[in-house]
Amino acid sequence: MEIRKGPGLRALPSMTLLRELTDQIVLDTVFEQTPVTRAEIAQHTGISKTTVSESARRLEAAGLLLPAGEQRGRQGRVGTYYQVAPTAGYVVAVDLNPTRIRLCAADLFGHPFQQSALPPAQPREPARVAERLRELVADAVTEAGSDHGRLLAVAVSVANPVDPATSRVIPLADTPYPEGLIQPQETLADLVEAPILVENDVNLAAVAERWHGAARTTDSFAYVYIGAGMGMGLVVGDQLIRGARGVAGEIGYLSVSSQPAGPGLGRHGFARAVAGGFHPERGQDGGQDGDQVAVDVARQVFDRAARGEAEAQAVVEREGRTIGEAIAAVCAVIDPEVVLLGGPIGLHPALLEPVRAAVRDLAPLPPAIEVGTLGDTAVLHGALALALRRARTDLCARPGPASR
Amino acid sequence: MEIRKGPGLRALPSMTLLRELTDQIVLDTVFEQTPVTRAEIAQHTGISKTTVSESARRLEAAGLLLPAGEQRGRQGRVGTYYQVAPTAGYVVAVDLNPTRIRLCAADLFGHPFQQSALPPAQPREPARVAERLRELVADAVTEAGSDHGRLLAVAVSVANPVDPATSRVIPLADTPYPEGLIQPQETLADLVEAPILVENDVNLAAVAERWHGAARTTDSFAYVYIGAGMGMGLVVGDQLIRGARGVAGEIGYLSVSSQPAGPGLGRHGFARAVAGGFHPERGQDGGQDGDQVAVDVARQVFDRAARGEAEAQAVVEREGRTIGEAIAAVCAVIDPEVVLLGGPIGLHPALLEPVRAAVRDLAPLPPAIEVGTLGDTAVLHGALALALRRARTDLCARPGPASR
DNA sequence: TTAGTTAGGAAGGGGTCCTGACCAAAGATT
DNA sequence: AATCTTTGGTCAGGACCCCTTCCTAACTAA
Repeated sequence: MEIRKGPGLRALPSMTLLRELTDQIVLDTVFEQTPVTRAEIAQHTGISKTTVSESARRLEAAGLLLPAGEQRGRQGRVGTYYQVAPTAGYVVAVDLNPTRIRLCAADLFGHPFQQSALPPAQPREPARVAERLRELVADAVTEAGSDHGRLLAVAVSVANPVDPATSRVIPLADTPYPEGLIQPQETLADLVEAPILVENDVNLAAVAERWHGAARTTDSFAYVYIGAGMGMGLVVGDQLIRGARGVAGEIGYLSVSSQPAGPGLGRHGFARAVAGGFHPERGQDGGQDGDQVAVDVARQVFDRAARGEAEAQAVVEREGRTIGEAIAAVCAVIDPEVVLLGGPIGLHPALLEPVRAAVRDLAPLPPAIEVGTLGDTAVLHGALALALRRARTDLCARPGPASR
Repeated sequence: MEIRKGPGLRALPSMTLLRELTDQIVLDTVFEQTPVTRAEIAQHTGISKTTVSESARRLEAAGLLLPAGEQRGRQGRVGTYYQVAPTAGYVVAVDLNPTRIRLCAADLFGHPFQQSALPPAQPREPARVAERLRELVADAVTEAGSDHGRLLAVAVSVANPVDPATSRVIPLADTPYPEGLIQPQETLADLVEAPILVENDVNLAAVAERWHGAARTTDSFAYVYIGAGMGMGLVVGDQLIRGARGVAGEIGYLSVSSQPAGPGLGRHGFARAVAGGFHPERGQDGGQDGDQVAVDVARQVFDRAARGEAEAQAVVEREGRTIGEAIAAVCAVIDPEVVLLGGPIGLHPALLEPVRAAVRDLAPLPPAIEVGTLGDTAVLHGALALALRRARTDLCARPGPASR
């Protein structure tokens, strides 16, 4: 998963460019296959043995690699295994959502060594939320101490769109959560040296499914989240599509047949259709505490349908078709190889077949439709993946603390 | 505009990589600012003077650069201007569409030096069309002779989707043009050495608008073509989005309010709505010769509306809204910075305001909506741009004929 | 005429990668 | 047990690329 670099930073040809490229490849190889000997790295990458050795020496001197035992059992000289040093650095991922704030610190392999959470601040004001965020991150950093090296990246997940140019959170006019009004980059700026990455939660869930989940084998898919709110994360050619202003994937605005667009009624066509389908009286204007209610109502409908109530079954059928329509629209626009369903409502098994049928019926070239496999940890995993990606690429560009 | 490289071809660090990078940057600079001296290149790129000189020497030896006069009028030593050699190579672009086959040969600056066209073969059979294509390309190559160096790339535009993995044309089941049944790569394989690029016509029109047209200043936009057929070209982060199976941008399948999706009726929702709006009796099943008719009918409606006929004005208004709905759907999915309208129908000025109003009303964050500026030459220009991009990047990787 | 300025080249240094030879040690073979 | 083969790692040498520094030629400005 690449996060596009700005075209401004065009790398000039130079010796250091070459060296960093080599180091990056060697380090990546060690990440991929741990532990590994120099000779294996050379064979796997195609780089000559001597160059690999040289690079490994640099990386060890920089504190990024460590010898890890001996390769025995085969003929010939005993090789020395290498691994990434446990003190090479660590990353922090934060999921900032209306229900709670969750944090996860992990080493560069993505193995978490620390997790914590806080319930939402009371009263729920932006300043309070910001304070809690600071608190949680500060605690994590002090607790990590220097056992894991230095902090290399922080990724924060938010429920709002994020401006891709500035990484600023875009407040939503219609559902102003206090969590959506704080700017993590400003909030944490004086607390951490590392780069602070901010990204939308559904996008991050998509990233997670790409790394560990159901989209491991494809580089072009859409992750459709349907819960109290809805959204979509889009990965095309292994790149996360964020849109010019960060609102790519706002599929709640799609028009669908049961909620056709009309003057003043068109906004949230799809979102209204889904919410209205489950709960005709409410629509989408539930407000903050209504969110859980929306999911609960949907669950009740699913339960009634499972018990055989014809009316509820019809609702499920219709909802599946509505979702299928939205997915078909997405397919007509960007043609993903796979579409994953996620979120408390989207994951419900009763929905899958109706959705598939509708997409089959409507999409030009229907994609595979599957369900996400990561559940509600997807967001945090995605933030972790984002931070990791950044940390790993930064490692070689700026040699570790040992070399300064 | 980048056409994504496969991740398999990961460049290994090496001296030649460095050299090729330098040469590419130098050559690109000469393309950008012709004529230019070595010193200017050095200053502009940040590469040292000696390195630039060395690179220029290589490129001149390879026949890619030529001295072009002297830099006078300022203090100091007289500099020698350099330009790209006229014999460095050339590219060929072909627009293969049901109306005619057009060809354009151009030097590496994109200046055409040869243009030709053939009317469609009669009878219109795939074998005949293929023969005409071969004929046209063969003529172009012989006529180009060696005045322009060797042929470096051929780009062929087709009205069908193209599989991004194999570059094969995907036949359309519902409108089987004979042009859509031939595979340019196979047809031309024994005729040309150069790589043969095949791409969808609307995608290429989008590429053209990015290079020379209305999208010069943005790297994320959608080009919506509405004529007899309809389609969309999508550029995100300066990359052309082709979709997993090449059918990204098939917006004819979008569901819109005036043509809601329903069992067996949902396919071509948007396409049907547009066609049906102008010509209620026909729908979209016009067949081959019906295409021009569809455009003519639309034109008549526009004319009647211009003369003040209320009914026709209402049709235009409704059509604009329908198109706006489709664009809003696109915005909800990928959030382009700009949306360009193109095609004989889409370009009509009477449509612009209704479309804008509808998008303003329906899209989450409405983009700028403009009209394409390249008219019906857009496709050929786009093919040219595609071929040029490929040719220019290949130039340095494989040194010119002089060095073999 | 003289001083300042500029494009290009030459020399030398530092760095990176590669090839091929070499070495030492472990397992395999006899 | 002795020898052979294999193998990871190092060493030496060479090719190549880029950079800094200095130099020169040629032009303009005064």
